[in-house]
Amino acid sequence: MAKENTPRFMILGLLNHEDLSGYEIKKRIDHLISHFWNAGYNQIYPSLAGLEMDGLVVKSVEDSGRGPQKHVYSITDAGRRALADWLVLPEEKEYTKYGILLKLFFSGDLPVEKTVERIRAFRDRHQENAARIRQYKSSLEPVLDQDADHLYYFLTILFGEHVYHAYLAWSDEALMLLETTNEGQNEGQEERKN
Amino acid sequence: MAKENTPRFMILGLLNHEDLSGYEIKKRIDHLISHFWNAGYNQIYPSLAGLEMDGLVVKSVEDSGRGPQKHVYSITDAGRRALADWLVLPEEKEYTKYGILLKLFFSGDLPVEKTVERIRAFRDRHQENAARIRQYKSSLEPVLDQDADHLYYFLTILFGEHVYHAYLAWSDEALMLLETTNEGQNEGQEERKN
DNA sequence: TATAATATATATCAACTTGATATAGAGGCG
DNA sequence: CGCCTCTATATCAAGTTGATATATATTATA
Repeated sequence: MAKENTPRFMILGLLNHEDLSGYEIKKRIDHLISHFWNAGYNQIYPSLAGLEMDGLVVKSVEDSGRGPQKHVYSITDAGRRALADWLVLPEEKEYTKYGILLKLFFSGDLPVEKTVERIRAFRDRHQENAARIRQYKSSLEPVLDQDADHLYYFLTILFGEHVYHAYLAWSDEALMLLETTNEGQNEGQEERKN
Repeated sequence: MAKENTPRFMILGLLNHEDLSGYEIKKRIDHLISHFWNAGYNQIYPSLAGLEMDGLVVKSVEDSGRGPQKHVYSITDAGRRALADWLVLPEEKEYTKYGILLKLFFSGDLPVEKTVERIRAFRDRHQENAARIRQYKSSLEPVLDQDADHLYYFLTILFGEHVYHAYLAWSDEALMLLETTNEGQNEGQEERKN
């Protein structure tokens, strides 16, 4: 991860499509990209300054009406070349961290109910995510052939759909396994799916 | 993430099972935990020092035969309480970053073949991961009822299985979609699944 | 037998990421 | 008029990543 400068290329990718301010870049990232790669102001503003220094973007100051002056950035030809070079690099990695699995791994001494609760909360959270992504998908599907870019956006949504479904399938399987174990140990308990 | 001190609890969780040195902790993490939460020496050694200062672990020095002296750490009663408190905390989050999706998102102007290549490499990599986890699973399945802890370890493996399968299913669907698009644009090209 | 590679073992580094907060003006609401 | 929200730039401490430094002992290669 070190010295890869991913936020820089994320910004170049967005600016390749339209001119934006740091604040607007943050909003684009939150809405479109944060599901698979996030960035905060602390990365955006220094990255913009660095990109400007290297001549990959240029800044123009606008009066925004509200709040402080708006610094709008545009990509340069050098910026487009840098983006193109980065896009064909083969190496890319996944970084995944699952707090629930970490706790589960050490939960051997805990009452089973605690783990059941935890997995249910996980499932509920991702059921919402799955519903949200279903909406994205169905709103994008009709306009898929209108713009070549739509297909690539669609692929990232499709990825989310598969992954959230995997989370849900795992949750159900795990709950089933735990309930079986639980029944074997204390039979009088009435623990049902809600 | 800030001030959560996850590495500390990871270490307590491992020490709750057996006494270990920093080096051995690293190996346990790499083999058992790194699939869903990683930690390096830079986190392990300072964490151990902090845990010792807080009285959650105690150190005893052993002669290792090879290399420098071995500092073996044992969990204390206070450490066990701290671990138990952490284990019942409800909040846990997922942190996922997918470099492939980030590049895909901006790949609208790229030749389709580049994206196809990228997804194939992704699929190949995770086909290996899926195979590896299948081995873990089949070696653990027969001894599931020998130890209560085995079930929890099994659940983390099951999670990996679901997620890798989702990656593979997405890869295949994405490749199909891209090949359909590609054929529509330049028909003479013979690009087949390998 | 020299030497190179590997394994044990502790420790630290620069660069990057996270989550939160500081600062400040404009518009809406009661 | 005060409070909240939105726009907008900017910075912070704490945590994480990936690599490397240091030192010793065993095993493989020449």
